[in-house]
Amino acid sequence: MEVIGIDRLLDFDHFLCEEIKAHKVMSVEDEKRQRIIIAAMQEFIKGYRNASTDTIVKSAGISKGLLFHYFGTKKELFFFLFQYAIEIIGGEYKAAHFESRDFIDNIWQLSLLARRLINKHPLVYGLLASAFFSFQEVFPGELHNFQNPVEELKQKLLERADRSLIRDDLDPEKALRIILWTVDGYSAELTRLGRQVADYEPHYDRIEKELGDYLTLLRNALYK
Amino acid sequence: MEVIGIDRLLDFDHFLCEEIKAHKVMSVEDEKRQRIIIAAMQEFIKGYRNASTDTIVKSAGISKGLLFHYFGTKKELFFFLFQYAIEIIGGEYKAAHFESRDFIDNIWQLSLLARRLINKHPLVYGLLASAFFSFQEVFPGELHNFQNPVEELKQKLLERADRSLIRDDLDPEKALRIILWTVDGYSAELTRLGRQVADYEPHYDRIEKELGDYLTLLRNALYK
Amino acid sequence: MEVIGIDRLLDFDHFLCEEIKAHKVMSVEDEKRQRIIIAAMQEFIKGYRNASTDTIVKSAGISKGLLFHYFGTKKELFFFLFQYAIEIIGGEYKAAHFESRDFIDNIWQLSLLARRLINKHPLVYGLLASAFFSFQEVFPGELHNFQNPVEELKQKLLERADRSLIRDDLDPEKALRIILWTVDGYSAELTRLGRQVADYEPHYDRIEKELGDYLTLLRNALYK
Amino acid sequence: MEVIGIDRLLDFDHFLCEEIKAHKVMSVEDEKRQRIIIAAMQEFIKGYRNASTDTIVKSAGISKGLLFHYFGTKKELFFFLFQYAIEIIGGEYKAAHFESRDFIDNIWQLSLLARRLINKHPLVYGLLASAFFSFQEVFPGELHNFQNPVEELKQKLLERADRSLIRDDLDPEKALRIILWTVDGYSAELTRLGRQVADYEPHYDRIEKELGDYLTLLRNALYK
DNA sequence: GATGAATGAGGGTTCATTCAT
DNA sequence: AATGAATGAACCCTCATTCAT
Repeated sequence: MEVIGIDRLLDFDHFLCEEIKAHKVMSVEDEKRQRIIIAAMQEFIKGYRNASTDTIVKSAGISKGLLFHYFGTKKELFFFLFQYAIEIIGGEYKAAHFESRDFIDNIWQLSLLARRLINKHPLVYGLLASAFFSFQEVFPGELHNFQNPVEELKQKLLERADRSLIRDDLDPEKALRIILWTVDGYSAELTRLGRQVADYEPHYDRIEKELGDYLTLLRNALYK
Repeated sequence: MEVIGIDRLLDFDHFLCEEIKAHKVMSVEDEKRQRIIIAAMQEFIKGYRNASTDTIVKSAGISKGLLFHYFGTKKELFFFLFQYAIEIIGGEYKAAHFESRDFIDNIWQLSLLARRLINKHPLVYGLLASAFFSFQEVFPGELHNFQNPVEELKQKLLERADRSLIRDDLDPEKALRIILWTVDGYSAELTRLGRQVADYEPHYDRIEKELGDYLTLLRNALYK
Repeated sequence: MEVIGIDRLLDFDHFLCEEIKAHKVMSVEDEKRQRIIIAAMQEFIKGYRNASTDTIVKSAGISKGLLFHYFGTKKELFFFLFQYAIEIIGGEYKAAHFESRDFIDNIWQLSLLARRLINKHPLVYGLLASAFFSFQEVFPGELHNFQNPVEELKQKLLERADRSLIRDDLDPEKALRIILWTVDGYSAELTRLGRQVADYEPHYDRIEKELGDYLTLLRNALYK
Repeated sequence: MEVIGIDRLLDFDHFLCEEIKAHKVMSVEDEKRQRIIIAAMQEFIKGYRNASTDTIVKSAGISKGLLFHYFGTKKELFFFLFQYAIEIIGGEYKAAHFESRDFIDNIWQLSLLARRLINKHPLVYGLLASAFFSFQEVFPGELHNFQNPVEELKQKLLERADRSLIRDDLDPEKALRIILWTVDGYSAELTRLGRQVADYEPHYDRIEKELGDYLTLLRNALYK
């Protein structure tokens, strides 16, 4: 799987919904549009308040006026990027098939996929994570318009999970949640680590193996 | 256990380290110092960027100049408050004794304690939580100067945990982590809920029972 | 008398002076030229500063570039419209014949005519009125380039008025001025009213009668 | 009567209502406050939209921040100045006594007074006139909060006028209106003149005499 | 210590005008 | 002729920080 860093963003336009596709900026010539979106995402990763439209236009190499010609307001730009990120990442997740009904299997596949997507779309994925925080801080009450695709998928997997696999003496709902939280906790740990260790790519194999071990443990402990 | 809302903050000065105690503002007359700290904490709970020094001075009833006389910059004020909160809350945690070496017992006690401390020091605890987020956003890379007392204690409990209680066929390190993440995941869920349900105090009992159930499940699944 | 609202503007091109006729925009195909002029007038009625060239081009269905291709600057566009309105309205006034030399008769006829022209050319007349204000505000000192056709006609009627109709004990120049100012004052009152009462068309008859009463009073008081 | 040009504004603070007196800016040291108010008035005479806060602060010799420290928004500044002008000019008018019930006498006195006040407070009077126009354009619907002191006084004089002085064969209401409009028309003419002839002070005597002649004529024509 | 008036760089936004196509 | 993307100076406003008193 390729890494989509700061270029080739537009190879994923097919994931976008009509609303985003119809946006003024989407009719801009590819290279420039990409420059704008990337510059804006990079800036907004700092958080909404920390992001400066001045920096964005400088980094995108366009004029102040043009940015506002496309987006009207800073807020609209942010919302656009957020929706855009949701759809790119959501599209990737939707493209994946989770045939099994074994929750541990699925959650393991999901983890592998998540890690691949973080590598494939570091910028977009980064914005997605950061934007949910910004939203809470700056636009509380407007978050409901946006659906976190990862959480959505987790929820779906949870619902579809085969409860009969769980030991009879354990509450299956709780057992499943524990599996989920274990993965979440492990990921959070990685994120914390990732912030300090700039490049933890070399550790990937070990990390993946370790998560596998956690899931194996849970399977031994919670499954029949 | 008493509730320490917006007064009586100074009853906990004995928790403070020398560095904080030596701070310029600590020599201010008690009542005024408390007003300043409380006002500042209330404001910073909104997040660093959303906090206005103007609001702080108005709400503390002091002049703009005085605030900067004591703290030099907004950042220094924020760092002071953060350290202050860490030491108050850290002091409380340190005052508690965790005699057992059963990790589940300890983590349960820790949860009970956490909930009591949130009630006792709503302001200080609130700032603590919010400040870790602000830090990440506004001063990335300076967080290492601050030790989250809750995490510290968890770490200690983890280290001291009696591994022999864990089923022999399970990796005890991983099992303990799973217990930890389950509690974390449960708490995060509550926080998410708490943001929506303004006042979830009436649900405390149910919540506590539910967490207990999770831990019981884990005991059944992971312990000998 | 027909109402010339937002179409048929060009039926009055014969009123236009050579300068206007020679203007770049006048060689544009009729229908489009009309769209441009009407859109621009509608917008400038709001006042020069409140008028947006963006709105004009959207409402005229032309491109931004084309507008500036024809008019160079917003100011030139405004001047063009102003002159255009002066000539249309001025043409109408000039087409009227004031045979009498009785000033009161003439001023009464003038009032009737004014009201008919306001109905016939609501847009052009509206712009004319609004533009004189805008000028004062935005281009003070350039107003002398434009002659208000109504004032011009009043002046002419004033000059031609038969002084011998005025009572011998009164200064005829002053008496005539008083007649003029009475009509002006009455009209101003109506305008003030008109701003509040959105549609005072139903009151026309009463209004006309009342003005007649004022003029009768003046005739009784000032004439032999 | 002295001329209050661009200094000595504050000699008239006693005319101000409590609301204005309580305004933040009124506690500024006299000389600076005057500089601010004068600079702002001079700028706003151009009209609200044409006025730039940048120009005001430069001309007042203060920083951008300070202006907004006092007034919050451009609009609030404008409203303040408007109210201020109304109260200064209104105060002057209220200080005058109109004992007679002869409308012509009163309106003559009023004209003399108006002319003196225009000379005494050229800036404040100028703003007052200009502000009523700006209001209509920019804040339609908020004008009702402000009472034009001149119109108010005219209305009062009109109401109190002794109708029995008017010729029995004339409608006294209309006759009085004609007197009013004559003065208004004459003043408007002067204003138009004044705009062109920068300094029409040398003509004052002639002007005053001429208005007197108009009123004498009206007395001859309309009174018993 | 204590005040709060004063600063000014930076923020987001608007809009007449230009210019490559 | 015709387009509309692109410009950038100017706009109003904010706010942490300073400093004379």
